[in-house]
Amino acid sequence: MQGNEYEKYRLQSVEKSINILNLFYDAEELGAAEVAAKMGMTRGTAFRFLTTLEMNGLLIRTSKARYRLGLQLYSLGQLAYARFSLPDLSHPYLARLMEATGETTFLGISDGSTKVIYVDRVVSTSTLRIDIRLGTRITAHHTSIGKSILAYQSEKFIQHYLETTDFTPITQRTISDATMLLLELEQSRHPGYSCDDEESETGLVCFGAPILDRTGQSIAGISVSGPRSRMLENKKEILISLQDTARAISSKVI
Amino acid sequence: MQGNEYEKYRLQSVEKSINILNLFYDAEELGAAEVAAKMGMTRGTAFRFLTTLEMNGLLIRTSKARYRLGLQLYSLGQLAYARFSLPDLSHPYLARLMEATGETTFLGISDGSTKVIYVDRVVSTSTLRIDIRLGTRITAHHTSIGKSILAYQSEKFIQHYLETTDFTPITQRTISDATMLLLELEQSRHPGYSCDDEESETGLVCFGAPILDRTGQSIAGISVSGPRSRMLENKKEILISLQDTARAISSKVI
DNA sequence: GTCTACGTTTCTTATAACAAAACAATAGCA
DNA sequence: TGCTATTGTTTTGTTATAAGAAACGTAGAC
Repeated sequence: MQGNEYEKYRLQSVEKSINILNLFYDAEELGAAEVAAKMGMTRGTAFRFLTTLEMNGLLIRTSKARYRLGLQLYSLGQLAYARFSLPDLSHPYLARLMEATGETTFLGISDGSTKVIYVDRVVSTSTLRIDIRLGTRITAHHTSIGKSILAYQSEKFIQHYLETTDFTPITQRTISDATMLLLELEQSRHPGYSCDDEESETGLVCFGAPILDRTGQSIAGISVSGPRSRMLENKKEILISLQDTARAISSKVI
Repeated sequence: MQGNEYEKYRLQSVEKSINILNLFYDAEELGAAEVAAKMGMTRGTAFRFLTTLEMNGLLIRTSKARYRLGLQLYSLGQLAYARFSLPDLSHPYLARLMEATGETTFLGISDGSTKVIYVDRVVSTSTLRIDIRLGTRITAHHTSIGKSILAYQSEKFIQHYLETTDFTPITQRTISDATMLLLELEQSRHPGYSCDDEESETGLVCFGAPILDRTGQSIAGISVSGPRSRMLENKKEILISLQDTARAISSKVI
């Protein structure tokens, strides 16, 4: 069910409420007028959504009729995470990969849309090191994990991705159109790893590899991330460890 | 806005969708028929909710048309948590309190309903120690943190609590009616600490104290939890450290 | 093979949700 | 201090929509 046939099942107000929650990715606090503007609603309507979400703990109201994400979301999120076994399973591998490479290692999964969510990480012990807050969502093609996941998705999914994704570049090297991305995915499949060379942040280089289920579909990806100089210097060894680790985790996936 | 006047603002389908998510506290996986039964809907209606929630990443669909919590919730939850500054602020205090007492220490907040959410913890280094998964929600009056928070809430809130809470006992010593709870709250206010003596789990004793904002309202609570023997043996020292810590955190609250 | 339970789909209509608009409260500024 | 602009809150009528009923498809149990 991708995009089209689903339309007939969508409960619009439920979807709007989720979209309102998602507005908080870009804003710490919002009031009814702002939500109304961003959602294309009247203030009255936005007010009802906010009130309903607040009464159920998904938002909290600060002093002056402004809203923030509520801790009910934290509670549900922790539960979702605890029941998602992949991180448990792969953490020891990530830790070993960090030790082998000396660089920070990540586990990311696709949230089904066009983003990748970072769900586990083992931070490098180097003074100069990379770190990203767990739970962070990043547009897939900006990251090596995202590219590795995309590379092993169905043609249909990739098509959908190309149609719905914003290709605004965020650094000078960011992939900025569909052709470029398709080429890059092709290049990820062939050697079995993907690369983010300063495409998400200047100075940052990541190598990624997919976690595949037994059907060969990608369900997640891992990456090694570090400063450009070190990453390129040790590229060969990092790639070997990375791919070994990805295969080892994949083989454990149910 | 407590309970009554709010009725006129509730968006019913939004609220239903949240209630469906909350069903997953008690079940790891649910299908449309189960959701329909628990929610008093038809299967067709439940199916629409599930589909909508799935398409937005709040649920994921497992092989055979059954659903689990999705990692989109994890992502939002981590964001909610990261922006909630109380844990940052109080973590060093919790750590010191653990060192002083040797027992696991917790920070819990009220989610606005009748539950307490555990948002931070420093685990004891003893062999016999207590641990609870972060994000866990427990009915307030089953816990020392909950009692401490309730004790410093408005009369109206407590009344609402008594009306909406289920007093089914979970151990032999659980508070099992309103009179018992009111007495207990009175006893929490007076010495400034609350106690959970095997009321949530046999063998487990917790002492709790409230974090108060400058108006004297409770916004959270901390607790020290350990095996009954040790907790009673060191009661006096634990209570002093606990109350000092609670006051110190309270004084830092904005 | 039959039965049962569940997922999926269509159709229809009661009603929930929304826009519009008025009122209230607040903040900024003269 | 009082005026104005902005935002939050509330009400109302209309319309879009949510959801029941019911049929169909499918899968597993016996």
